[in-house]
Amino acid sequence: MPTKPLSRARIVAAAIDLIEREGADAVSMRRIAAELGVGVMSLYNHVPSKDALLSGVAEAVLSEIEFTDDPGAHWADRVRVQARAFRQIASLYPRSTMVVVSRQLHSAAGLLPVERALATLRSAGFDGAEAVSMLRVFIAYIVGSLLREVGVTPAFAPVSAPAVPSAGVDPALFPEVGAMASLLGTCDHEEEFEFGLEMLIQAATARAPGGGQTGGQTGKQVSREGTR
Amino acid sequence: MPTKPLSRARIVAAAIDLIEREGADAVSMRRIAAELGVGVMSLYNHVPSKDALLSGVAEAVLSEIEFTDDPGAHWADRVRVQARAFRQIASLYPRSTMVVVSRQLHSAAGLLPVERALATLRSAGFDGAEAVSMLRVFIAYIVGSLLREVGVTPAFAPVSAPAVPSAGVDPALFPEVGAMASLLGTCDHEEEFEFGLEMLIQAATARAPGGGQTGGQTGKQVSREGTR
DNA sequence: AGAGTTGCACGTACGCTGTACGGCGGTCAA
DNA sequence: TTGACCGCCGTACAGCGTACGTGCAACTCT
Repeated sequence: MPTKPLSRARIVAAAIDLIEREGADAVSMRRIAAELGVGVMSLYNHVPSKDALLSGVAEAVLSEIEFTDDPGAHWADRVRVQARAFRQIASLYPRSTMVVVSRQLHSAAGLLPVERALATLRSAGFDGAEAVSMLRVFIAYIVGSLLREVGVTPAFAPVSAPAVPSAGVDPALFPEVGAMASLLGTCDHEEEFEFGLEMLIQAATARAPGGGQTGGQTGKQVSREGTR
Repeated sequence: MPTKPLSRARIVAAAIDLIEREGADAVSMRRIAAELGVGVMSLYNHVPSKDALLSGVAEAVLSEIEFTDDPGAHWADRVRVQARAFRQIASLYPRSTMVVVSRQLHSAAGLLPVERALATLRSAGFDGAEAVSMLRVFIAYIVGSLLREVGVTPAFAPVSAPAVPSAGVDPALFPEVGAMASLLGTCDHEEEFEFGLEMLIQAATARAPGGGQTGGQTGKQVSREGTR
């Protein structure tokens, strides 16, 4: 038994490991092969292309989401749990998250979260169209948040990294940005994520058939047999 | 007058043009040079690296956002206008949007939208910390939405493209997904975007110092001091 | 047991990439 | 006129993804 027999799973694992250690740019077939101590072309016996390998990475990362869904809980709490589970992979595999997010994956790995989320939203009383739209909104928010956390945030980070947080921008041109430079420069990602999540849940609650009387637990959710 | 003198702007414009025509993967220094009818290395007299060029692309695209901000309008309407302006670039330069979104840019081009947005949120009565948090939420949602529209959506598109919209998934494993396959397969991006935008605005309204008497719904939800 | 088939690992090679380096021609100041 | 400069270019190098052919091991069938 000289070496393990080199399977697709082992290749994907090596790729994830390499991405996390040296970034997605460092990933090349030669590099991965060297990491595994095999020839470059041996990889192609298990993976049809580099693109497919990256899809495999996305799938593997995505499939590690832990869903401890409790169908008996209030739907809002179930949404919270699922959103956080989704976000948790970003902290486990920060650099791979970019790969996951910037990739259209056509596998069933991404379907299970959708299934759970739809069931949850349906249990809140939303009809099909509403549930789908709402799911899309939540996903958009989560993906956008992960993108920021991963560090590849789009528009407003320049204040933090390049320019000095507390200065560096012309206060005459950008008075607001200048005044809040310190706030813009720092960000508690978890707190920020929760903040937006609560906003969305609140908005969803207001749109739920139950209406806006959500003061307490309500406890009146129909919860009609979640699955099947 | 043989040819125009080849400036950074012309190079960036050619890059954008090429991205839109053939996708971001087709972009190479040689390709762009050929497009402009010059030698490859001539580009490096105006652009330090390919990475900087792509940053230039992001900056150029971002700077084309038209902000017709009316400080007299209701803040909610101003938020709507700004969010739509931001989204509009995705329809103008769909494929370049991926470049913009997946790139940390350190220029002032991305600062102006931030300035405008902060001013708007401040005018709604939010203090600095609230305005910044809320801005981040809106940006996360917008970025996530654009990512989906551009076609690189993350998790739940597989239903549409690969599997037949109205079938193809095992209804036993994924009953909800199966039942709503047709809904998941089609998406009116504009309508979807507006839907989430209204959700966020409603949630923001409920958190505004003015209180929640705007929409009529929402009712309680004191939302004391944002974070929990 | 021998023959045939299959599957995996590998080396080589091709066309592509980004870019460091040096040369070449034209314009302008002295 | 001469020298300096600047924009343009060709060459070269290391690295990329992967198409192709070869050889070795194990398994199946007669």
